Amino acid sequence: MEAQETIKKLQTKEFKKGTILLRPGEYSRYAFQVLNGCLKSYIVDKTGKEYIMQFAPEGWVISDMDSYVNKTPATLFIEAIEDTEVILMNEPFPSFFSDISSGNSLELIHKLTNNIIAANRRMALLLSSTAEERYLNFLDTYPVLAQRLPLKLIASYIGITPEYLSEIRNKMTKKPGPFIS
Amino acid sequence: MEAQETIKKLQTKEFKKGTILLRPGEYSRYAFQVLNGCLKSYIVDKTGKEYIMQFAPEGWVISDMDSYVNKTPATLFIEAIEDTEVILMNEPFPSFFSDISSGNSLELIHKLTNNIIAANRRMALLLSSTAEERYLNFLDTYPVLAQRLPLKLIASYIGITPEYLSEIRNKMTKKPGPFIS
DNA sequence: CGATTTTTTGAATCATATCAACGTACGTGG
DNA sequence: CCACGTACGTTGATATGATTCAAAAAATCG
Repeated sequence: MEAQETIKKLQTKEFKKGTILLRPGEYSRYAFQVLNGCLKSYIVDKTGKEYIMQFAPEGWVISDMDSYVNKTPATLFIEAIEDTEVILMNEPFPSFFSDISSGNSLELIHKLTNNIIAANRRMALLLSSTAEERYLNFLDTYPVLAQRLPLKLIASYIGITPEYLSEIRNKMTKKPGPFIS
Repeated sequence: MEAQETIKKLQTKEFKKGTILLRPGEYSRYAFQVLNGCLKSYIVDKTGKEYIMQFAPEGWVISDMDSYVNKTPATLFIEAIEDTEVILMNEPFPSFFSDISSGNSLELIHKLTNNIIAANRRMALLLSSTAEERYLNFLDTYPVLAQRLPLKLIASYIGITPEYLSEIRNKMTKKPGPFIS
């Protein structure tokens, strides 16, 4: 690496499907920017059930933000659900997102704001909607992921069991929605 | 108002308990910083049920962020649950939070980051916990609000009916937790 | 004090989970 | 290319957490 250079060295890495990149209790050294493939972050409750917090397909960034930013022990798992290539981002937050000194912190602020808005939408959905509504919303919001991910993972993301999602889906094919050619 | 002055004029206002400060469909011109009293933001589903998104007692800021930042129609109600005095903040986001040019955008970034972390905690709780666990978490996280707010509002915040929260509370007094003198 | 709002209680019901069993698809190694 | 093992999806029976509705009791407020 050249001295005096301000060019960031982008460290990339490949993970096989099923690889766990972060576990609860560890100190999260990286945020992961996905180049191709897909990661998920999730928590596991005392009974062993998984709840997916986020999917990160190509272009997305995923991390245990609390652990990463505040240097606290992680509470999330992060795991590859496909063979996945990532950029490891390990500069102190928020420098890797934007160069604060150069005034494009505005861009970061914009991203963070959008993240908050999205989180609030999901919270509202979890608070006020039935399983079926959450599933329909998922299809609507992430049509590509809906194609690509196994039902099981979608169920975990919307907070229901795979069995019940299977039932919902079954019901939907019988009593179909508006037909889109 | 003096020309050339950079001093922000703080516009304050008082609202009686029960006053609605923002309704869905309106364009949110303000974020509200609470000086004393308490506000809530909430959504109402098609059946008329309320789900509280946020409480804002003294010191907190509350808004329909999406509407306020992006100039879209609001989806939230904001309402005074006590007589409440607020600062009306109506400068373009994010200027009122911090003066970007003067380098304390870092402070704003910090606040936004904390907000995201908190939102993620609540999402995890909604996804993975029972009503009782969410109630205990609320007692733990907002002990002061737990004293101050009617049960009904707490129920709405944790996403259950008041009847069921009453039942939970009742059960808890019979089978008490660890005794704190 | 009366009027309104909040909390409690109980019974019936509903949405969703659990468990177990079976069917299907899929990927890998022979 | 087949066969097998493993993961995934479906189905049905039963259980449970939480809602609904109605009504009474308790608290709060003008």
